Amino acid sequence: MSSEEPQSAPKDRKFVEALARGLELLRAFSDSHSVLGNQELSAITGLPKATVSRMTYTLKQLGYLANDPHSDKYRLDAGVLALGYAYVANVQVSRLIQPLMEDLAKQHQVSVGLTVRERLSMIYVENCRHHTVQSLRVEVGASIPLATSAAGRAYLASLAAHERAEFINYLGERQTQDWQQQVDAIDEAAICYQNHGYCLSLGDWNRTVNAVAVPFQVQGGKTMVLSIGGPSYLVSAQQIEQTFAPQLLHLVEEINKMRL
Amino acid sequence: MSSEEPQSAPKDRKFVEALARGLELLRAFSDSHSVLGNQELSAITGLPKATVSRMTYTLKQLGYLANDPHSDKYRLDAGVLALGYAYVANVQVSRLIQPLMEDLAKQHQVSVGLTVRERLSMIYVENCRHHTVQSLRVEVGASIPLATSAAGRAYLASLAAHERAEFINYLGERQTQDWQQQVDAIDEAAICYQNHGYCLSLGDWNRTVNAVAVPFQVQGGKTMVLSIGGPSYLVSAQQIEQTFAPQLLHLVEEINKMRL
DNA sequence: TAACACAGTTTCGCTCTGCGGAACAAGATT
DNA sequence: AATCTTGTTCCGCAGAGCGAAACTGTGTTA
Repeated sequence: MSSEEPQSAPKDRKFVEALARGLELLRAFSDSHSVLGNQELSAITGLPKATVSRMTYTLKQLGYLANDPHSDKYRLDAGVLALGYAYVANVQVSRLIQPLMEDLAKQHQVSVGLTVRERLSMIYVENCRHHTVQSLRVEVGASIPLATSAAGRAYLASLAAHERAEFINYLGERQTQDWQQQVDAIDEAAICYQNHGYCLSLGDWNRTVNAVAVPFQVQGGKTMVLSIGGPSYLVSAQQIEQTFAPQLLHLVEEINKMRL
Repeated sequence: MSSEEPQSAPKDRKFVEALARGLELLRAFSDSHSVLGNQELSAITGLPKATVSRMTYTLKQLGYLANDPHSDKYRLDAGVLALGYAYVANVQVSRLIQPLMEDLAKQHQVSVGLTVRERLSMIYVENCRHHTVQSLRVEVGASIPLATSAAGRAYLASLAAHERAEFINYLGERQTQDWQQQVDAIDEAAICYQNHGYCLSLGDWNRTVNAVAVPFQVQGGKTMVLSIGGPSYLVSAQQIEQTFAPQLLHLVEEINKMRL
């Protein structure tokens, strides 16, 4: 797994620990943790409060953190946007297939998403949705879980069995309720992928969302995932398999022809 | 200016230099510099190549950089997206006014943008545009210049005169052709803002784009800017002032009523 | 084929940076 | 007034991060 921690002994002299710590501190913020104080940041990151104080001071100076006007805590600042944009602006496949994704989203009341793996999640690089689809308001940058989402299962299914086992092992360390059921679903998805070329998530990630996903590779071996999802009251499981799965497979075929 | 460099003498012991250096290295990447090697990164950041090598090694380990499959260089990885998303997801005013922005964009063939200052640019936090407007394909995270864009001029106009002078000074250090003309335009925009409450950019940022912008403050004193722009062959200067400026002022009035 | 150029990595001695426990400060609470 | 909580600063220390130099690998040139 490419984002693995450096070796713990001996110390990796090429690894810049202070940089890693500062970035981890930024990652403590999320859509559900918008405002954090030094105590909270210390608890989340495990860093001593003096270290946290120096990190927050530095990040504030650089425009990545700002003081929250309502409290003595911090929130992210706009500097982080510049980083994300430079990434999105250069995802070639995204730019090329977005019109096709838009078309699919407009024809049906669905969302069409393009994701890549980031740590133990799938992160949205592009998302096109029908204007009526509001329950799936996920935006570029949002993450969904590897184990329960169609996209995550598709990613895992694309791996060699031993690599998939390694991920399942990591994910299992963060054991949630019904973990074994999730493992079973991941295994089923891998079989479905082998037989049909796609993976499903029917009310697993979000109780009211059905989705199908197909992984594909761009040049250099990077795996991306295309998915279609919609609210289950509009998009039945049967429709997912009979209408959207073939369209997704066709779209991936088009992408593969582009030789990206 | 909140993103100013720390004092050069004596050294600021609270400032974490290694973190700052690593983040600056990430900022070397942009929509026009998608792939960079160590030599290029060394040139852009001014860091010795051994330092660059350690930074790129660390950022790669953490999922913020990846090797480009076509060369021995680097490109940004998806980890940077997670940072930007956590910011966008928590901009309260953005969420509240996006429907109003969408309405405005749909009624006319324009883009309606929400920006904040980030370093010496205005960065898009939200952008809604009519589906026909393709010449202004700027996305969340994209930056536009302070001196020539309506949004930048609106930001500068909202400052006290001495603060504006400080920015002009900084900008002037990066002297471009016709800098004095740009300063004159900034001054004119400040006067326009004083008299009318809005600023203009008519073919200044982009030769074929006319725009109007209005600054406003959210709680805590943060200045944001709303703007409307469109291709000059569709949106005349007269229309900008007679149709869109009043609508923008009205929209800002609505925002001010929300007390954000 | 050997020499050279270039880009990237690694070494290594050094310095000063980043560290974290402790002390301090400020505000809130009891 | 005493105590608690959160955040900042101090300060002595150790080793992290530094950058010049050496090394490595690849491509180019004579």
